[in-house]
Amino acid sequence: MGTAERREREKLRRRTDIVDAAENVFFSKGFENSTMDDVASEAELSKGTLYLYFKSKEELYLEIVHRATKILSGLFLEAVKNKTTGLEKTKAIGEGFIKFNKEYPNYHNAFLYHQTKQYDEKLSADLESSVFGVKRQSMEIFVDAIKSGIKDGSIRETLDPVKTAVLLWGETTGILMLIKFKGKLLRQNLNLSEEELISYFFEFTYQALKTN
Amino acid sequence: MGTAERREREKLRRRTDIVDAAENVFFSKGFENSTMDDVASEAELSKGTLYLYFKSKEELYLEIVHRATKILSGLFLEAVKNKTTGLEKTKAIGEGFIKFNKEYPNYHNAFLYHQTKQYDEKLSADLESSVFGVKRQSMEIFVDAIKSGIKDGSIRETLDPVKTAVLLWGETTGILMLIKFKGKLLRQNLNLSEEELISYFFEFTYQALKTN
DNA sequence: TCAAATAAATGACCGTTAGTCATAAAAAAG
DNA sequence: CTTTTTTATGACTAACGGTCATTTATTTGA
Repeated sequence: MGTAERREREKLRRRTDIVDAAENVFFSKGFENSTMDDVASEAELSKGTLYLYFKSKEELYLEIVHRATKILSGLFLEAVKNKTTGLEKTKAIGEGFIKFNKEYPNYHNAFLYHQTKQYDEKLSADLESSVFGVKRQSMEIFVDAIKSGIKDGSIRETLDPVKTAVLLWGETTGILMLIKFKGKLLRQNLNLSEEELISYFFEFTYQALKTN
Repeated sequence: MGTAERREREKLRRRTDIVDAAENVFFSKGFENSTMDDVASEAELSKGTLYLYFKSKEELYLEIVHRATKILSGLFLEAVKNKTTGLEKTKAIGEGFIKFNKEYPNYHNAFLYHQTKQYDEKLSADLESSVFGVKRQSMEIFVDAIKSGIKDGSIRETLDPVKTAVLLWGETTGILMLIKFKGKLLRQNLNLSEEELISYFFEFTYQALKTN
C-alpha cells in the first residue's frame, strides 16, 4: 500500500512549511533576533517539533541559503541566454548578481551572511555540500561564459577562466558587502552612491576583461 | 595634587588591560564562543567590573577592531614610503593588505568580521566613528596614491581616485574573505591555492590600473 | 590619625534563548 | 479493538549577557 510514500510526502511537506515559517520570521526580524519559539509559533507547531526536522537553528538557516543559491543559479542561467559574445555573457552574469541583490534582497542578505560563516565540519556537512553543489553550478556557468569569451575573441586570451570567475565572484561579493554594510558611510562621507559604485565597478572590470 | 591625574591613568591602564584580556580570549576561542566570564577571569576581575569600563561585549570587540584599524593604517603608511610612482604606491598598499592578513591574522579576522556588522546607531556611535576615522586615514593614503599615479602618468587618467580607492578596498576585502571562508573549498574543488588567487588578483588589477 | 565621603569592585541574581526529553496524542498495523 | 510505531508537545535545563544592591578600597578634610 502507498502509506509509506504518502507519509514521506507529508514529512517533506512539513519540512518545507517549517522553512517557509523560518523565512518569514528571519526575514522580518533578522536571524539573530529571531527565536526558535518565534519560528515554532509562525509554523503553528511546538518548538520541540522543529528539532525533529532540523538539527539546529543554523541548519534551518542553511536551508534558506540553499534556496537563495538556487535562485541565484537560475538568474545566472537566464542572464546568459540570448547573449552572443562571451564578454556580454560575463557582464550579464554580473548584472544577475545585481538583480539578485535588488529583487531578492532578503535572500541575498542570507547568502552574504552565509559567505562569512564557516560551519561545523561534521554537523551539517551534507547540507553545506549540497549548497556548495548549487554554487558550483553557478560557478560553472560563469566559467563557461569566460571560456566562450576567450574563444570568440571578446575577452583577453591571457586570462584564466577558472581563476577569473573566482576572482570576479569574490570581487562582486566584496563590493556588494561594502555597499550593504557601509553604504551609508560611503554616501555620507564620500558622497558616493550605491549605483555609482556599482556602475563604476562594472566599467572598471569590463575594461580589464575585454580585448583591446 | 596629582591624584586625579594618576587615577585617570590607572583607569586607562585598567581599560587597556581588559582589552588585552579580551583579545587573548577572543583570539583563542573566537568571539562568539567567548563569554564575558572568560574575559573577566583572564583579566582577573569580576564580570561586573568589565561593565564599569565597557558598555557591552560588542563594545569590547569594537575596541579590538580599533586596534586592528590602526595597525592597518600604519602598514599603509609604511608601504607607501620609498615608492616612486603612484602605481607602485597603489600596489604596495594592496601588499600592505596582504601583509596585514599574513602577519596579523587575528586582527585581520576581527577587522573582516567587523566589516560584516552594522552596529547599533546610538550605542557605540563614538567608538564606531573613531574607528571610521582611522579607516578614513587609510582611505586617504589610498586615494592620495591613486591621485599621484594619475599625475605622474602611471595610472590611467580616466579613473576617479576616490571611486577607485573604494572599489579596490571592497574588491580586496572580498577576495580575502573568499579565501578566509571558502579557501579550503577552492583548494579542494578547483585546485586553486590562496597564493595563486592573490597574485592573479594583483596582476588583473594592475593591468586595469596602469596606462597602456 | 581617623571618620566621613567617594570611587571601584564584586558576585548573586535576572531574563532570555537554544536545545532536550519524558510524556502524550495520533496514526498504522495486525 | 489492541498493540506498536510515529509524531508532537511543552516544561525544563544549561549557558550567557547584562544588572544592581552590597562590600571593599581609596581619598578627603579636620
